Amino acid sequence: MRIGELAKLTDTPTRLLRYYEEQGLIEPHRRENGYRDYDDYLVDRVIQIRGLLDAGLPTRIIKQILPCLDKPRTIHFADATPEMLATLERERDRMTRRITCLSRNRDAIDDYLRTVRALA
Amino acid sequence: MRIGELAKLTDTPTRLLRYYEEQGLIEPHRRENGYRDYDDYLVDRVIQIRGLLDAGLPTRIIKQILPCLDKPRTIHFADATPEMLATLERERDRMTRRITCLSRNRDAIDDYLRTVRALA
DNA sequence: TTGATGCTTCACATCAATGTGAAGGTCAAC
DNA sequence: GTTGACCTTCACATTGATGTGAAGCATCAA
Repeated sequence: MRIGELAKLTDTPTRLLRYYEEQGLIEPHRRENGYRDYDDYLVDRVIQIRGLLDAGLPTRIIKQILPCLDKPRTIHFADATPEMLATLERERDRMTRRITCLSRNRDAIDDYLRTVRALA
Repeated sequence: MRIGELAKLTDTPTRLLRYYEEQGLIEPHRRENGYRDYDDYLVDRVIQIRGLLDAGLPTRIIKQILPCLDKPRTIHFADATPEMLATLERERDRMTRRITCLSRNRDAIDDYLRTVRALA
């Protein structure tokens, strides 16, 4: 599909789709006229990217973790340098801390809402 | 305590502590000489703020949710306008989505690390 | 064939969160 | 009484994720 359709399906400005490409997060093919051509699987990938960005991860880190989230893992063993593994471990732990922080605060907001609603 | 001590305890540059104040997230008292004076409870609060920032929440939103996370809730019922409640609900749901996204990807990274390690 | 729409690249603008440094006031200790 | 550590405000710079617009080519429908 072309960039416009992907933009609609993922609710993402074309500007950002080009930006993600520039950051090395996605690699669309090119048609003869230069137009970008996106595979279907990129719909999910873009949604995933935006979720991670929204959760505070920078594109630099997202780029590193994306390859190991693909289904056929074997291809990516070449990337499994010790430094890469250390980075992944660090990011995994950081994500865990984020989850903990978000959960705690989310629950507190939820409690507050419940309390207020109970008095209404 | 003064800003330097708070900076040490929270591992946060003084520049940022002043920035959080400017954004209305914390309100230290002032001494006669103009120095900022922070209550002890602000240590936890700053850590909490930084956790939320790291998880992708902007200061604008953090400012809105902080009041309802305090223990003595009753004080803040005045803030409980319908718009405020709607905002809180929206943010709570957004946080839930973030948690889901982070968990899924964290688990995928973890699986990857396990797989790689199992072959070592 | 013309006009609308969509694509391309390039480039400047914005916003939030930070970094950094200047110029100066406070205060404790030596 | 001066040095050094800490504080103040002001202000400009940077970075990452975006918004926005210009100038030009491609595609397609009327």
